[in-house]
Amino acid sequence: MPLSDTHILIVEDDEEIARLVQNLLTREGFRAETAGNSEAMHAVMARFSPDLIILDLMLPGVDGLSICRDLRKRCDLPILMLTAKSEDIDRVLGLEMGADDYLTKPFNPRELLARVRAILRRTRGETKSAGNRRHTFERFVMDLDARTLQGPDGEEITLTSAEFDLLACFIERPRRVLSREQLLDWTRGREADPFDRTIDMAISRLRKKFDAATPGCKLISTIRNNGYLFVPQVSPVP
Amino acid sequence: MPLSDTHILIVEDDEEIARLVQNLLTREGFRAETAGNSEAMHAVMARFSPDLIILDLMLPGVDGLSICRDLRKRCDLPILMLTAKSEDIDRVLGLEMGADDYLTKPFNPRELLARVRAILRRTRGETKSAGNRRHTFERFVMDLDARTLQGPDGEEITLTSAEFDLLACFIERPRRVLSREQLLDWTRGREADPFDRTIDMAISRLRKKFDAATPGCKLISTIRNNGYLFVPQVSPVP
DNA sequence: TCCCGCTGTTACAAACCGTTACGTGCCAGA
DNA sequence: TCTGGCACGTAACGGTTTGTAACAGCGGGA
Repeated sequence: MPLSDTHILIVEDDEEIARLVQNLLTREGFRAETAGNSEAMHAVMARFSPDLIILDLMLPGVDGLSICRDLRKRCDLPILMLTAKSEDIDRVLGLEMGADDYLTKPFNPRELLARVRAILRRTRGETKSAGNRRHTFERFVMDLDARTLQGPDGEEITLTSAEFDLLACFIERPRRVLSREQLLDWTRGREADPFDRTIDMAISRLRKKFDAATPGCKLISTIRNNGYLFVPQVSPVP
Repeated sequence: MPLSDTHILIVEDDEEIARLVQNLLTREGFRAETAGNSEAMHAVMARFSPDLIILDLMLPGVDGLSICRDLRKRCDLPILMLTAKSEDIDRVLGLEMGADDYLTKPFNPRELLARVRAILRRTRGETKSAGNRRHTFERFVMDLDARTLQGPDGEEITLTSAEFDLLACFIERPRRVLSREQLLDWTRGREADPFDRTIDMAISRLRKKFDAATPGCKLISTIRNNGYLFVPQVSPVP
């Protein structure tokens, strides 16, 4: 992929810094755009589809950490965090929010470039995966396009759309602990109230159907205080 | 791969720093050795086969940059460079000698650990991808991704998530004394109050389940005033 | 309009796990 | 040797989290 096709999105409220970084990257042959806050970021992402996001920790409104966690949940775009003070690194590290790298301001422009290149070098090749939309686990077959699920004996298992969406979340991210907030966001696109039991109910209903198909087989396990985990190994079906 | 099987070689002529980094890494469960110069490094590498090298830029004799270029040519061991002054970063970057990351002294211990983990995560990721970290001890099989434990007779042992997390700490660092503080930090991510008995209870409950599976077999021993030790040998399962 | 299946809410039961309390064993100092 | 204190094991208790039955509202199709 030519450099000029590499899109970098800079999320930074200080216009001067944003401009500086944009120029720097542009001069080096990248395509760079800027956004001053979370909303602008989402707007730009919709049309720009960045390959890398450079994200300031301190932002007005939704702060960088939340954005980072959020992005990390919903896609695996590489993220380079910027922090104003080196003490903040502790916060960033402590929270394990999943940035690929970080840099403290003021930074050396060469260093920024080097880190950007390093991240891109690493992540190239990982994010290719053509969309095979059929998957199998424990002798089940799930077709994400046809939205069907086949049981181990080839029988059709009818899932309601809420159930299907939930299962799809797991299938696309097997063997990862997914929080209720993530699942609610991905399946309904909304925030969780403090006492929201929506996901719990959906899980319960899904489990019941699985148990009817393969009694005693625990496919979804509960991770207390954290969420749920889809246990089986999932592999694509050609 | 258990943490304790991750070998890290520290190439650093300042013995104090070398020792400090070695302790830091060892405390976290890595195996670390040190070498003061290029020759020592090659000698250690022959028997230690490191998974990561932490390399000081300024060394007596053959300097770090040459070593780095040299290593990079002949193998692709990940390298974390240490530099004494931040101006040296320019040299490191300018020469594009291919370190995976770098850090300036004096560094924050947490930052060093974070960078080490990040590098390992990246370089593992290439070989891992199967999402299949399984270990065996005393005819038990523990699957860290599926979060399951199989007893010696192949029976499923259901662990609560607190129990599982605790056992996972031991599995990743077998045959090492782990303090209550470490265990609490790793499993709950919090500090211990002076009279915190949380870990003791978790250990007690875990022991009870082990004893139900293999009566009389002491897998976790108490090290008075220090913590707990997981006795069995742990080996990875293909 | 009615019917019916889907989905969120509520309520209660069960599981989990941190805290407290008490018993036991070990060690140091008398 | 005896004794007091400390570390540890664990039973019991209760707050919190999770599972799920029951119900209600909603919306689509007949």
